Amino acid sequence: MDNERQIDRKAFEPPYIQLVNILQDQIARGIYLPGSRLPSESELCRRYHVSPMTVRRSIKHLLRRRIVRTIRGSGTFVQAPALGGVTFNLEEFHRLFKDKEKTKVRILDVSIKKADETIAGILNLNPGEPTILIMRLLIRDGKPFVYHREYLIYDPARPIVEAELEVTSLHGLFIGGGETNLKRGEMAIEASILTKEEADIFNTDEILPAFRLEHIFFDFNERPVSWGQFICPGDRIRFTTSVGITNNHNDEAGIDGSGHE
Amino acid sequence: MDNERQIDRKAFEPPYIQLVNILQDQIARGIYLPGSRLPSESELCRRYHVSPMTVRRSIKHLLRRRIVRTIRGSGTFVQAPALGGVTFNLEEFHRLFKDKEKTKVRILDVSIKKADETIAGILNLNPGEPTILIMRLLIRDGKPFVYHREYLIYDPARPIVEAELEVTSLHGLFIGGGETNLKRGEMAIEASILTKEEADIFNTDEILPAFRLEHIFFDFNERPVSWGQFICPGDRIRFTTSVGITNNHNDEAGIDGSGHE
DNA sequence: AAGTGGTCTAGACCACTAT
DNA sequence: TAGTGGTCTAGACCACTTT
Repeated sequence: MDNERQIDRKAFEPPYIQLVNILQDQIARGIYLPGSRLPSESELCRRYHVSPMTVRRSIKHLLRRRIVRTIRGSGTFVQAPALGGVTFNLEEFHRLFKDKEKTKVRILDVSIKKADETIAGILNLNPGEPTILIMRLLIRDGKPFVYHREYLIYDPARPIVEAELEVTSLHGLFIGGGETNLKRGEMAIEASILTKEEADIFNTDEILPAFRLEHIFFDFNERPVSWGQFICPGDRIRFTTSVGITNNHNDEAGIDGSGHE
Repeated sequence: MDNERQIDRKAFEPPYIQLVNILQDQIARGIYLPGSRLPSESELCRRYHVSPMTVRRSIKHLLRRRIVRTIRGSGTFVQAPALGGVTFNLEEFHRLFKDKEKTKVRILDVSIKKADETIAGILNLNPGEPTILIMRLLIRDGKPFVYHREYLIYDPARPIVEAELEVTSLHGLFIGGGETNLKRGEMAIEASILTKEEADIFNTDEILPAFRLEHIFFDFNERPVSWGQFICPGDRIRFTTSVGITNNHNDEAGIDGSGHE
C-alpha cells in the first residue's frame, strides 16, 4: 500500500508540493521505475483528495524537472535521467559578485577607444566611432579570478560615473537591477587558452585553459549596447549540475511558482 | 489603447499562450519597461476576459523565462535581462548524436580494466576490481569531434552487447531511453587542455583547449554505475543562450505545459 | 481597508490513445 | 467507447503590502 501517506492540509507546504514530494519519493524508491506509468491524474485526485488542477500542477513540476514525461491520451511515464536536457547555470559564477567582502574589483583601465572593424561590426557602428572600453579584474582572496573586458557604445548623454565601474555595475549585469533600458542579451561560452596579455594579467607564464563567456546586450530599439567577455582560467571554476531524482528538491523554488517561502 | 488586441478563442493557440505573447510583445515594445509594474492579475482578467487561473498560468510562463518578477502583495514587475539566472543546455551537443547520417561512432577500445585508486574511489569499488573501459570517437563529416571515455562497473549478469556500443548507447545516454535502472546523474563541465594522448586521437600536435564534460550515474541503490568524460576541442563547439525577450517564443515548449503542438 | 499575488476547488470541454 | 492528459471557468480563502 502506498496510500498510507496523505496530504496534510495543516502543513506548511502546500498540497501540490507535498504531492510532488510523495511522487518523487516513490519514484526514488523504485516503486515506479523509468518507463513505467504513473497513476492517472483522476486516480491521483481520488487517492490524495485533491482537485485536478492541483494534480496537474504537481505533474508539471515533475515534467519540468524531466522526471516524468506525459503522452496525451496515454499517460504519464517515468523518465530515465539523460544528458540531453541538462542545463548548466551561472549561479556559481554569480556568487562571486555577491559577497562583496571577499571579492574586490580592480579597474585596470577605462578609455575611449575608436572601434576597429571587428568591434564596429559587432556593435553595429562605423569603424572609427568611439566606444568605451572597460577592463576589470575580479580578485578573490587576494588572487585574480576573472578578467572582464567590455565595450560600451559611447553615449554623451550618459557620462561615465565612477561608481558604475565598481562591483555594482557588474552586480547589475548579473542581477539585472542596474540598467533599465536593456531588452535582451545573448551569450556564448567557449573553451579557450589564455592569450599572452591575459596570462600577464593573471601573473602566470603557464599555458592555461580558460572559459570565455561572451555577452552582448541590446536595447529596446534592437541596437547593441555593449559587448564583452568574462575570462576565467579553467582551474578556478567548474560548472556542475544534476539530473534525475536529486536530494535537493528545491531547485528553482520561487520561479516555478512555489514561491511560498 | 492597448486593449485592442484580444484573445481569439477560435485560434489554434490556447488563451494562456496568447496572453503570454500579448504581454511579451508589450514588454518588447517598451510599453512596460524593466522595473515597471504589469497590470494586476485581476485587471488582466477583466481586460482579456479570462479566468484568474489562466492569467496566473501566463504570468508563470513569463516568470520562468525571467521576464517578470512577482512580489506578493505588491505586484508583477518587468525584469531587466541579467546574466545571473542564465542557463546553458546541451542541445547542441545532443544534436551530434541525432542525425546518424553525418555522425559516425568509432570504437577505439573496449576492455576489462582493473580499477586504480582513482576510479575505485569514484565508482565506490575496491582497487583492483574489474571495470569495463569503453573509448569511443565521434566523427562528423570525416573529422573527429568528440572523444568519449567511460568506465562501467563490471556486471557479469549483463554481458557487453556489441550493439550497445554503437550510437544507440550514446544516444540512450542523452535521450534516457536506454538504461532503465538509473536513478540520477551528476555532471560537471570544465575548461581544459588536451593531453598528449588526446591530442593524438584528434590527429594534432597543437595545444588545444577543450571542454571536458564529466558524468556519473547512480542506480536506485545510490551506487555508482558509470563514470566518464566527453572531451571536445574548443574550436569545435560553443554553447549559446539568450536572456530577456527573444524572438524565439517557444523555448521549452512541451515541458512547461504548453504541449499542444 | 483595499489591493496583490499564491493556492485551491469541483466541476467542464476538448484532443488524443487504446481497446 | 472509455480513459488520458491539456485547458478553462468562476468563484474562494489566505498571506502579504500599501495606503
